[in-house]
Amino acid sequence: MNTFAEENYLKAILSLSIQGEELVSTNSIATELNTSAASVSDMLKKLQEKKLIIYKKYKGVALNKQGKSIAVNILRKHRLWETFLVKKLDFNWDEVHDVAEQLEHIKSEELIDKLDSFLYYPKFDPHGEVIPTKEGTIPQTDRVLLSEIEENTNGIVLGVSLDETSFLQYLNKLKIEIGTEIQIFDRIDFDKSVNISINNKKQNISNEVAKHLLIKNK
Amino acid sequence: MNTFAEENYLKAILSLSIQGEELVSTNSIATELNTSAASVSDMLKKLQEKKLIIYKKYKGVALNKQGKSIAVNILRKHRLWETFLVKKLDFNWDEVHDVAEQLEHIKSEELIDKLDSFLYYPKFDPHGEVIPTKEGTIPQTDRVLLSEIEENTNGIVLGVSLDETSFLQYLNKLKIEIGTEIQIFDRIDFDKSVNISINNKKQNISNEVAKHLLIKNK
DNA sequence: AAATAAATTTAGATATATCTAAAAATAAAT
DNA sequence: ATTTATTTTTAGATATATCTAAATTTATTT
Repeated sequence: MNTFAEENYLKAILSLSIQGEELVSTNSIATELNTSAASVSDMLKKLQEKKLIIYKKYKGVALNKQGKSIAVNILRKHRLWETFLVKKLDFNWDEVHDVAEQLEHIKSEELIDKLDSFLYYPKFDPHGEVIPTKEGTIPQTDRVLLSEIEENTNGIVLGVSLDETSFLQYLNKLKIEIGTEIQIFDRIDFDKSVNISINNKKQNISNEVAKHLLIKNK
Repeated sequence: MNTFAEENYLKAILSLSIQGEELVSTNSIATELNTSAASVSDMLKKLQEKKLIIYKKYKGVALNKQGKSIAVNILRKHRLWETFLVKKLDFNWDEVHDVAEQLEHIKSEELIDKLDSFLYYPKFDPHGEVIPTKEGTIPQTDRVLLSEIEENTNGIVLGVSLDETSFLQYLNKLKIEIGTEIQIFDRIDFDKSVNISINNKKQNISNEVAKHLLIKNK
């Protein structure tokens, strides 16, 4: 059985891997978890002893099979709990992250099975993110980040890849939610911001925001 | 904010107080929490520094106002979660304790408010135990323990005061559940066991079991 | 290629929560 | 009222998870 701290490290490594780092650096984990690089080094040593990661000093870290399985399972629990909080308890999608961060560490496979069933086996969480299966796979979807989308196309917002209150509240302000149709015009070279329109209203979206918007090309 | 361990100590002290110890002893806490008396002494010192208990060395401990408020709130959360697990997720009443022990430590007042509403503000948990109010009071009910009930009377099982799998499974075997009507005949002096009948079937109930059965006198 | 900068690890501390063994205080028995 | 037994506390260790500061390794510049 793993501690909360260990689980959070595994989850952070998974998250950074998905975001593109094949070899995850100590510093990026420290940033992700709001802790010091020294603490990360300490923990990586421990996770290696527990045979959950592949870690080469000064080089970086990756999850091994068992570590990935644990991390994906926590992600599954996190997203199922978020779904529960929004669908059943009437939380807003921008309020659920912190509570789900706690709930994801509850240990009971039966609990998650029953929760999954209670929610009618949802495939996506309230942010549009795919929910990993019980078997530990993350179903792939054909989404593109707004920051990387082709210019002069249309699309639908399928989800967000960041679960931070300030970000989600900003989206509310922009009137961007899951299912919103958008037209993409062009990308500015200088700051990589994107010009789009929502309901015929033109807007400029910063790269920082565009990086976390998942779009389905129409 | 308190740690899980601190919360568990406060809960244990509350539980033992309710069971009748006005001054709770170090040893009884150790037994309740399956730990050593030394650990309990250590923790009591800490809880006193945090001003959550009234502790006199070698004499015993009691909750002060703030400590009681925290402990009652954990009890409320525990019982609400158990209700959720049984009513919504189809757990059996003898399966929910361990998961609720984890869930009770989740920190979010809003979560509990919404859970309470989602469950239609239940007054009793699946074991028949009263759920403390949001304001921190434990509503009193006119129940008597089977171990202390008057002889030659009738009663209804209102609940149990112990949430242990082996105990609840034994009750299932005895066909005792909440709402079961029983006739009480007499109590044996020697072992304090009680002779009762359920559906006209005579049975002898040990004091150990009778101590945890809450009965409403008819 | 040497010097500088950045990233990472180690060393040494601190805080929490636990333990065993020994000491001290209280309760029970003779 | 002593002695004995029980309960409780303290002392000293261990394990987890964190930190700051110093040392080391790797990357980047000049």
